[in-house]
Amino acid sequence: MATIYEVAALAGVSPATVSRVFNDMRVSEEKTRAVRSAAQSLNFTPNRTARSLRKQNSEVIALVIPDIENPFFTSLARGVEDRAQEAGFSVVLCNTDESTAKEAKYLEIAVSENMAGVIVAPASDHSDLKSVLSRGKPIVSVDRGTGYDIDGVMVDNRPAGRAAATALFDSGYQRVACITGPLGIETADERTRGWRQTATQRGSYPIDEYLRHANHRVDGGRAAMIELLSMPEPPDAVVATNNLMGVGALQILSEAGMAPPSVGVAVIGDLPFTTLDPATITLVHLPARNLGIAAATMLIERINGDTQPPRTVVLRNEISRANIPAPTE
Amino acid sequence: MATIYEVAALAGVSPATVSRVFNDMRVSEEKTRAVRSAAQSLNFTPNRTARSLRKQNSEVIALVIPDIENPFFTSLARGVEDRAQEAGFSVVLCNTDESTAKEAKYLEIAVSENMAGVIVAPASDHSDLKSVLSRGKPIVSVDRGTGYDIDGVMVDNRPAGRAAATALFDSGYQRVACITGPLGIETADERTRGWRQTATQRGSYPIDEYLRHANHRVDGGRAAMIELLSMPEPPDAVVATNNLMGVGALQILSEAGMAPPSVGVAVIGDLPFTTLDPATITLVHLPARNLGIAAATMLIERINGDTQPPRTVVLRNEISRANIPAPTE
DNA sequence: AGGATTACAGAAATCGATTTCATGTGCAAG
DNA sequence: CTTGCACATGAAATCGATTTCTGTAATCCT
Repeated sequence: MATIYEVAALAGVSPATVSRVFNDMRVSEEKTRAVRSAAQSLNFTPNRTARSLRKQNSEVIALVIPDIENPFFTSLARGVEDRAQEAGFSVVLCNTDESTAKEAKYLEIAVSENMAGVIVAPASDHSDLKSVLSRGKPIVSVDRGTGYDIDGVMVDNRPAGRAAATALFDSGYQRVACITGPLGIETADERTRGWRQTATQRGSYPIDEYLRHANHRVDGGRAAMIELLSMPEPPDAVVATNNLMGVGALQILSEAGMAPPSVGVAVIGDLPFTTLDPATITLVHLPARNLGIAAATMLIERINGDTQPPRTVVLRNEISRANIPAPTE
Repeated sequence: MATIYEVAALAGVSPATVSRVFNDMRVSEEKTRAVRSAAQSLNFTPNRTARSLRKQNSEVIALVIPDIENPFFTSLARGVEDRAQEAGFSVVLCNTDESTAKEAKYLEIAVSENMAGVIVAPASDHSDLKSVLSRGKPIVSVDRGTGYDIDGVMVDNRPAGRAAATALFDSGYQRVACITGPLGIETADERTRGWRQTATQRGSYPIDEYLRHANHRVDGGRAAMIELLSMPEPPDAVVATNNLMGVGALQILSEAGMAPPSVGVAVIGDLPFTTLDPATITLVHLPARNLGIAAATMLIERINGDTQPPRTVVLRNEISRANIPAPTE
């Protein structure tokens, strides 16, 4: 592992000059050539740790997400990456598994590794961002809010919940249940609120008995759907507040021979890896990739010195309605 | 951002002593307390960049994968993470988007950031690992081979291809096509070879006309399936050599009203987010998570100083056959 | 009791880059 | 012909930790 000193020695110049060559500062034609060829022959690349220690920053941004196995977050990650690449940054992805402890650890690493900035999809609404904020590191939250006054990129969750429920009622379903995520996760809470608003207006059934909390994964959706089906008066339609729980619910319904439209299903989020007929199911699409792009854009502006007050960007989502009506009873 | 010097000053000791406290070396009870309380009140955490520069390593391992949007790789990533966590390492994930250029860049970063080691699922069979190897950094390849003599964890690809094709012939299908990945990707090539072996034995049709190369993603599977269906004599069954292309093929078949079993489908890989009836489709399960666990285990052994000659571990995969026979013509 | 060992702690060197400061050279302005 | 300034360059300081080296005091052994 060649160092700058060895390159300097071989090229017959001082280390400072080598550094200057690699940082595009003024160095004579002649020495530049000498340095480059020396570096070439020693296979030298600057040690980023040393550089980062001295410059107090790096060209890496951390993306902290709660569930790497969820296509929503991987798609978001792609957005972040694409934008970051353009601007010359690399992205490292940290998976917190919905644990605020792991999250705190990764944030801690991000600052103490002098990363340029952090994009976080918080594990909960009481995530601890102090370690990052107290160092003044640029940070942007995506998807979920934080309780701190920082930049954020969100989707309009409550309207999404309303839209999902409304579509089902419009199709003629009567008892629209809801499978939502754990309490304390803003996106889930807001979408649920949207569902409840609509259900209260349009339904005449004990609404909150048809609400189930699950774990935001496929197995959670399955368990919740099973519970709902075992009710004395089961729902005839269901809203799933995220993609994976939607998959779980659909799996149970398919296995029970009750696939849509015999039971109505609306999912908030996309189902990129299913083979379902889009006409049988209502999807409230979430612009995951754009979320990533927007977050990365804001973060990079901050890294480049933007100091305007924190902003929150809210992205719209788009619904694709099932166009098959509920079976009439 | 408090430094070790400020802590030392506040605690009335030397920086060396502070360092010793934080590295569990012998320090008197009394000074230990002083240091800890000083650190507490200054909100001190050691700067990892400085530490890593001095110690010439870090507790971070890099996981370099070609497609973060593919559930196979995210599942693999989970395996790596779980194992790494246990051993006190953090994992950063780098997405190469199947590009050897991006891959080389991330590998470069990994070494020059003094990471503890690298797990790589190579973007191609001519990936350039020299930057890592020349520094003697521990490295393990997963899923795909590299052409270098290093540790690796693979699945038995050719048998997987054979099993998939065999299952379809056994179900009574006659013309079993194959949708495979780009040339130069070992897993794809080997699985294709397995399919070809079986097809040559059991089929009587111009086999290689029923082979399609696609891009390992859903759209690739779709395009290839469309091509196959437009042949003068379309196949009555198809093997997809990875999960996403399988999804694409299934989507096209569903849209065309030819979903299994009317056309037989075998997929090498898992389909965690589908709602398909497992009885209608043959799956050759790949132990993605175990691949990750095995790779991380080997890497950590190397990091801890294991110097035995490079090993290759081959994991078995398990088939779940469709139990619905082909429609008789 | 005296030499050997051990435990503890500080001073200073070190990791590999960047950056400040100082120096020497050449050229233009006065 | 000076004075002054821009420019290229090297020496040395710096980033924040770890680690070696050294010294002192306490403990152990015969």
